[in-house]
Amino acid sequence: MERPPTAADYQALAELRYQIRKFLHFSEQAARRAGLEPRQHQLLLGLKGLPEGVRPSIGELAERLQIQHHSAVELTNRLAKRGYVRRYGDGQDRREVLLSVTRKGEKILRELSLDHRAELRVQGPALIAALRRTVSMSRNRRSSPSQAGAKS
Amino acid sequence: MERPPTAADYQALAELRYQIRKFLHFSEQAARRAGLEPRQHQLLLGLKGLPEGVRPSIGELAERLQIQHHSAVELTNRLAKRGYVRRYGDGQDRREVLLSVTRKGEKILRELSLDHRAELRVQGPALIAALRRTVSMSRNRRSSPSQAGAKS
DNA sequence: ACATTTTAATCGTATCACGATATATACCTG
DNA sequence: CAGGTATATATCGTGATACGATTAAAATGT
Repeated sequence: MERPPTAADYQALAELRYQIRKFLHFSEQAARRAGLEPRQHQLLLGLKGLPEGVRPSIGELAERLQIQHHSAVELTNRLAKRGYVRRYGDGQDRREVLLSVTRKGEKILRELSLDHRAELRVQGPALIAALRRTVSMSRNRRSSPSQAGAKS
Repeated sequence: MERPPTAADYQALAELRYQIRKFLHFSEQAARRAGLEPRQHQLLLGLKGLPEGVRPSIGELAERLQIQHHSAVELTNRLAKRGYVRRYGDGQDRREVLLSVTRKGEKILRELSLDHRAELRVQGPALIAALRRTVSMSRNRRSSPSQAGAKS
């Protein structure tokens, strides 16, 4: 049916973005303080946090970061040059390039993950609350409580 | 106490970023399809969704977007040049520049907000779930279930 | 009246993402 | 097995964005 958004809808959406930005801004600052650019931290975490059994290829990381594969290549170049990850092939498919986190990468990622764990303990609840408001905003907001509406 | 993160911790953090990226990627695509750059959409939404009684100044928007004020100036320049927002002063404090959304801005923001509302209905629950896992990961994970621990 | 603070704007630079394109390997089809 | 197609990675050029450093103008405090 698609009613136009109310003022409260805009506020809920804006508040969600505000909460997300606060978390991401914390993350960006933490990464830079540690000596990593934000997206490089993201790739490192994506690599280390890959589900069991998933091959750590460039393409897989691109999907996890929701970027084009060539953007993942560029991030990998910067990370490899600075010694946080290593490229290797596993001999099966020689097109495929797999990535591993170096000792140096492990160390910096561990620090950052501890920071994030602590931050999420504080910020997480507000984020969840803002999200919930947008989700319930989406739902049941038909004008009439009668049986009518709900035409998809 | 600060135990090192477990594999499950890394996975939870990575999964959260994946869910956030999926939402943001959707948002970026939707904005570009509509003809706006992602951050320009963010500023527009932040402006329209400002809480009651908050003055829509450049500085306020910068805070809401968690960027430096001069970055907000630049975004505003681009948005104003393309006719989505207007600058105005209110005569009280002549340093302050206030912003308003033009008709054109309203229209595009309305479309985008409908898209986002629909997307959040679908994606919201997974995001909440991922967040919850990171928040509870942060909490109670001491090794001994005895009375000891909990020293802070 | 002068120093300080606040708000916005400008300039130069770096990261990052993208589209277009290239290259190498794998696969498929006849 | 030759040739075409698909897949995985890499390269190049460009544009948006963010930042730090600096400037400008108005407000505030002493």
